[in-house]
Amino acid sequence: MYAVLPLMNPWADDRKAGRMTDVLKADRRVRLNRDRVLQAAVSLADEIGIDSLSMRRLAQELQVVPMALYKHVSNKEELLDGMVEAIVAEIDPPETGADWKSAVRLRVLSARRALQRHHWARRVIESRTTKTPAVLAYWDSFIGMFLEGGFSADLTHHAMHAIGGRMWGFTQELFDDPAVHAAATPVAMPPAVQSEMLQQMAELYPNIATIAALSAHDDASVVGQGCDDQFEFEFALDLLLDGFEQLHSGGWNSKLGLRGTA
Amino acid sequence: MYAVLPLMNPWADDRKAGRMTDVLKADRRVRLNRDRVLQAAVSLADEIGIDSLSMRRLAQELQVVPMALYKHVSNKEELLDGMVEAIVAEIDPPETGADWKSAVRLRVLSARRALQRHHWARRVIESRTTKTPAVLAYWDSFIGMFLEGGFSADLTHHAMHAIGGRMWGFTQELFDDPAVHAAATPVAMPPAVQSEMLQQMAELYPNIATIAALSAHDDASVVGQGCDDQFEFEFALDLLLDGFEQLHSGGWNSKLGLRGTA
DNA sequence: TACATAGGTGTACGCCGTATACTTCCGTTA
DNA sequence: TAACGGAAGTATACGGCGTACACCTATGTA
Repeated sequence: MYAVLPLMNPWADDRKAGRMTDVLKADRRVRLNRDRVLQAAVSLADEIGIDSLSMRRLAQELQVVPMALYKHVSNKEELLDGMVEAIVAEIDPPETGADWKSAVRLRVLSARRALQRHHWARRVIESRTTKTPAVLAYWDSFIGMFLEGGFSADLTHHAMHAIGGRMWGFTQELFDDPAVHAAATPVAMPPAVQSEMLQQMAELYPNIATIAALSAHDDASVVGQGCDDQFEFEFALDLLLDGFEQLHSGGWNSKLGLRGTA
Repeated sequence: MYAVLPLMNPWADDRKAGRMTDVLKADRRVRLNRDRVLQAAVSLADEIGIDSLSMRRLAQELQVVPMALYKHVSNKEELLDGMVEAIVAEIDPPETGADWKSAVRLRVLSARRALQRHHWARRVIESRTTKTPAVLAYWDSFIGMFLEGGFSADLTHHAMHAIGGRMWGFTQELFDDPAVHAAATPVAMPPAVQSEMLQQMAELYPNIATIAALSAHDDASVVGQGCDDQFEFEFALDLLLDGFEQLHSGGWNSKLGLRGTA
């Protein structure tokens, strides 16, 4: 079923081609590592669909016994997290020297392309609860585009939610949990550790920290309660409805493109 | 493990409480039916999460052997389809006599509420490929709100996609497949049958038919190719970006609400 | 050359969806 | 009122899944 000779050439026939030691040296299979596992998982999911991607099937693809994978990812959840990170890495970095609007536009379209290359990506992203460093870094740099364009932290915050709905799905609770990118330790942390983590987070993701500070400060309610989802949702919804209205009363049609009215 | 006496009172202790025939009559468990199964599935998913919802767990909840469920839904996929239909049924019907904008607004917010009551709903909806009648009927009546508000079929079409992104997730391919709500017959249909289905579809969902006819006619490309996803995506994206721009240059902040500028 | 340790293996367990074949229930009709 | 036929529920079994645990093997360093 699986390779008979561990760590050896999987093309078993080749074993006939020389003395054992030769074969051992020449044909030894490249060792696995986390990146090879993730990369293989991504392209296998592209091929056979995310529902058919199992640890066993992936192992087979890598010509390895299923349990071998667990030396590189601790379980399937972490595999999926890693696959998401791999996709985020495909998104282009922000255009330098462009105005905020075209910078944001280009970046969103790049993200969309990445998500379209892997049609399972959206569903997986939405199923993830832990935010990994790569995702946080992406959001941080995204926020930076607005801030550098002169947006207030306030408007940036809501714009991020509105855009986020387009890219990731329903309103995200990005800023809800301060312990956001720790490996979700089940034990409660002492306050000292917590504040140190916040400190560290602010260094790594300064723009996220800016936004988070604002919304924690803004509503005088319980600290760390996060955003008002309903507000965020209606904000984006009403932008769209107002847009429809303008187009409608301007007699817009799709041959004009969106610049047909103004 | 499962009920010892088939079709009998699951509270096994009660069996001591009388002659067998009495018990048989008095305590017989209500028979299952499709609705009871779906309803139980929805609230069980609410309780334990969609990932923990299995046919076996659901059967246990209904005090029945797992295979009993298969008399009412043909497999788990169909169960999930049914759960989606149950949620769509929770969305309020359109407000009568209101202008298009507030009608659409209220309806979207009602849909959002339904989706929020069942936090697993979005993910399940996105995983579904077959469009069920209840979903089609919902979309049809939704389209009707725009058309009755005087919108062109063209603008309605794009508005639906833009709103759809907010409600269901990434751009949907609603109009792609003419055989859309048939049980996805794997065998190719003779053209006569196909056109009859189209006819039937136009009667059941006249508004969808209106929109579909437009986009099939609009781009002179292959019939039935569906919408230009990229266009739909950029349409909604640019509406948002234009909105951000207006708010930004108007010095908007969130205490103003969206009417702070205009 | 020996050894610690990281990488890979084999086996086993308890879940999962569901095919098949069966028993039991119950409304209809004689 | 008895018998019958279809619908509802059951019993058993199979192959696939994620992964715990114990083990073996390869490899870089002392």
